Amino acid sequence: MQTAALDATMLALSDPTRRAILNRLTSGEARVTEIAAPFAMSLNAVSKHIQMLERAELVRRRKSGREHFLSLNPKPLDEAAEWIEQQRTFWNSSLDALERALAEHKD
Amino acid sequence: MQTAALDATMLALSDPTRRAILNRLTSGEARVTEIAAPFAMSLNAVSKHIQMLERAELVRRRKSGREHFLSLNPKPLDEAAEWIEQQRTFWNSSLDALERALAEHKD
DNA sequence: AAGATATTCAACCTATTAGTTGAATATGCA
DNA sequence: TGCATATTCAACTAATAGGTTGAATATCTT
Repeated sequence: MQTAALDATMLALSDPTRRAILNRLTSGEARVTEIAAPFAMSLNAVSKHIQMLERAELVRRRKSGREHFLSLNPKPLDEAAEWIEQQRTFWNSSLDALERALAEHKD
Repeated sequence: MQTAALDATMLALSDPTRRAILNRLTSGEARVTEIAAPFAMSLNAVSKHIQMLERAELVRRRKSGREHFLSLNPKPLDEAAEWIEQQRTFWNSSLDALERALAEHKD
């Protein structure tokens, strides 16, 4: 994954409103107004959050008349997961000497 | 994971300099100056990036005299991975009708 | 004590986020 | 046509990010 794409994905995921929007979309596509309803902020604020999610390509937009339907795009999330899993592999394999000794002692 | 902790973790991971620092630390703990060396920015800028990583508790600091040794703390990364994996599970199980039909057709 | 090294703190600048309100645009409906 | 609905655009504010430079603090070395 290009670093800029990962930057945008991680940044999009760093806000609880945006994570809640993604979670909402797991139960299927939804319109902007529907997505905004549960939040204690203006429709415009939610609209901007959606735009950040689009910038990260975590959500896709389909227009039908005046309604815009949003849905999830799993690819950037897959790539974020990949980066994190790669790191976790390294992190686990580079414990310090004491930790390694303890781990070996278990065997 | 508390939302604020996840916020801080994802935000910390949204910057390429900070991801590079984490990557550097997979080969063992390092001092601030050592970490800063490869980057085309001031030591102070790197010091601030390290502070953001500490705020997310992705790195820990151990002081020995005037030197500060940084090391990785895997916990927040584990929790970020957990959130993402949970989402991925839902995302995969909530494909739209067409996609489900296609998936079933494969069986 | 004095000087070098390791690091942070403080102040500043610019760009971006996250929210607001008000206006514009496009579509649907009577 | 005229009005309501769905959504974005534009302008504004306040807070934060990401960088700079210069000064402060703490420690090591001679």
